[in-house]
Parts: sequence; C-alpha cells; structure tokens
Amino acid sequence: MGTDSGERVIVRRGGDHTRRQAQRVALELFTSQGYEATPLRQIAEALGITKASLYYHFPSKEAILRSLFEDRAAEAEDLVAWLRTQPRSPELLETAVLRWVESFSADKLQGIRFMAANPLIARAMSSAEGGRVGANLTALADELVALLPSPGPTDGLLVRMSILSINAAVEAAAGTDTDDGDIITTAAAAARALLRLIMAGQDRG
Amino acid sequence: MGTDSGERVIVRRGGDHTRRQAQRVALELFTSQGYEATPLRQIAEALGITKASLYYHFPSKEAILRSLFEDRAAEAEDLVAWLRTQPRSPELLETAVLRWVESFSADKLQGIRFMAANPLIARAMSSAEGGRVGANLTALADELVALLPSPGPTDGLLVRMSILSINAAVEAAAGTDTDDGDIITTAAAAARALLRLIMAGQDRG
DNA sequence: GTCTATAGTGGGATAGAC
DNA sequence: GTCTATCCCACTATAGAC
Repeated sequence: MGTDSGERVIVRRGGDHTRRQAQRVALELFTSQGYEATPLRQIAEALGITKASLYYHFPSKEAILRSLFEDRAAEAEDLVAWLRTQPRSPELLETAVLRWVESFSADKLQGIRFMAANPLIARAMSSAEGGRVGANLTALADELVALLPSPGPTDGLLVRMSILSINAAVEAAAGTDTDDGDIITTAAAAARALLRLIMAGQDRG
Repeated sequence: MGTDSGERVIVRRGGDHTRRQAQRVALELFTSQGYEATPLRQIAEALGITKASLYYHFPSKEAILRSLFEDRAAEAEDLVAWLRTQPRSPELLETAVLRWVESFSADKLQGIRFMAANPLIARAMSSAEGGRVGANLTALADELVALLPSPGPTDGLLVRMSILSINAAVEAAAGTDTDDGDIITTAAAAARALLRLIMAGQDRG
C-alpha cells in the first residue's frame, strides 16, 4: 500500500477521478444494501455511466470490493506496525485499543459501517491468502493479549470485543439518528469499561 | 398437510420433518455464507432432495428466511411482554438486559450467529411493516432507557450496546474456537460492565 | 412429496465501435 | 473513457408427471 511518504504531492485527480468516484459510491451502496445485493448497474447509474464503462476502471466486481477493503486494512496494519515499535507493557494494551477506537474520525466511520454491514465478506477478506491483509484485527488482538501478565481463557475474547467496540457502537446506532461523534466517544468509553474488566481479572489471576 | 383420516396418533413428525430439516440447514448456510450467497440448490442438496421439492415446503426463498427470523423475533417479544408486567424501577434495566443475554443457551446461539452474519437483512426484517416482528430490540431498548431517572444522550446507545453484547461477543469470537459457554458468560460480563457505565453517568447527571 | 424439464429473469463480463 | 450490443450463466420459480 502507499508506503511512500509524499503520496504524489497534489493534483492526482483527472487521472482516476471516475475510479475514485466509483469507490465512493460502491462503499455507500455496499454499506446500505450489502455487496451481493448491489448490482454493478446501480453503481454505474449513480455515476452517470454504463455498466460496461465501469469495467474500464475495474476488472471485476470483486476488484472493487477488494480495493475498498485494502484501504481499511491498511489502518490495522499501521497500528500493528506501531505496536511493534513500543516497549512491551500491560499499559500498552489500553493505549493501543483506545488509539484504534479513537482513530476513527467521523469520515472514517463509513469504513466501519461497511465492515459491520458485510461481516462475512470482511471475515473472508481478512483471512484471504492473497497476502495483503495479513495484519488483521485478530492478529492485533493476539499481540495485545500477549501483553497481559496472566491471560485467562476469555481474555482474548474480551480484548477482541474491546477492539470491536467501535463496530458494536456503529451497529447499535444503526437505524437511529445518533451523532457520529457520540458513537465514537461511546465506543471509547465502552472499550475502557471492557479493559477495566480484563484488568480486574488479572488481579485475581 | 391434511390428508388424514385416522392413524397418526402420536407420531407427528413426518408431517413437517423435511420442512424442519430445511430450516435447520438454511439457518446453517445463511449463517456461514449469507442469505444472498446461498442458492436454494445448495439447501436442497444438503437435504438430499431437489430444488423443486423445496418449493413444496416453502413458497419462496424469502419465505424460508422469514420463517427463521420469526422464530428469533418471538424471543424478543416475550421479553418485552414480560417487561411490561414488572414494576418499573432502574434496577429493572439490569435485570432485563441480563435476562436477555443469559437466555441464550448454547443451542440458541446459532440464532444470534445468523443475525450477526446478516445484519442488513436482520434490520430490514425488524422494520418490516408486515406486522409480526414489531417488538424488536430497538423497541426493547427504548423501554429500558425510559427506566433511567435522568437519561443522557448517549445512554440509549449504551443500553443498545449492552443488549447487543451477546451479538458483539459472537462476532468477536468468529473465526476462533471459543467455547459457546465462554461466549455467553463473557457477553454477560460485558453487558454488566456497560450497565455500570450507564449507572455511573446517572450519578453525575 | 419428490421428480425432470423448463421458463423467465437478472447479473457479471466481453467485443468492438466511437 | 464511454458507449451499444451481446454472451453466458446461475438463480428463482413453475409445470406437470409419477
């Protein structure tokens, strides 16, 4: 993914403007209707072009899906990479989880909504052997559980739940008119509550 | 179903045995692959019959889906009905949420997995005007928030999250070999932690 | 209650002109 | 880069025999 730092300075558009628009529209439709339930025709129509024209920009429907997913996976990869640079300590667990949850500014929440709306696809993509998305959230959770002094059998589950609290909050807010900022702060509060639960267990362990 | 005329005495099965089997198989496949991604042919094959035979038992694919969903929705309805018989108090919030979360014995978890795997469909069915599934979880959450002495803007979200903690736990456990019992007890612990969060906010409010 | 055969539809994908 | 036209296939659903 874009590991070069400059990201090509400025005017990137024109070259792939339609392609980016297609990704934006696809993300919306896949989120509101689901991937399988969204025909390419609908994406094309929203762009004002035909189905066939879409194939100039993407070789297949699945390629659109993958392009979306890889954008999101990059964020998890970045966090895992950062984790590896940090000194290992139990406190790092809380720091990492909150860093993850709070990294979602309102515009990035759309990515979480997409994942939450297509859980089976998100799972399949995470475990795809294609390479790319190796550093998924499960890997992150494993790294974090290993930080605990005496990890119990359900601690892995709790850590995963705390990481996924942003997903849970988005899912719980679906269908309501909850403010995006409220979703994020509530998810962070929930994550902290779960982490306290884990730490309390460590004391007893 | 009614070609009787005696002789049937006890053995009620056989009457809708295939139908029930179809529901069982459909629940499994819809959960592991998703509703849209599962062709009727696959369900039929798993039963050892043909696609056409399936149409003897269900008028459409959607009818299979609905039959599954209505079974699950009945549980939420029961809890809401029970809620209405209880004296109103803030303590009822915790009682109700835990009653819900812990009502999932291991065999019922499959229903939650189905919902978790098909969130868009679950949402669409919940808000379907067809009548039946009126008492969904959102309605339950609203009843519960109303029990709080001074409900804040994010309390509704937190209550929904605590109800959905069983879903969150199932989702977090997906892809791992977590024991079903551990999932339920962890979900209950998480629900309690979120409820404590809500109650702490009430003190300050 | 299950079968074979088939209708009918819609979607992903391609060919080739402009 | 976008179009029209088309292919191919898989799926839902139906018809009618046994």
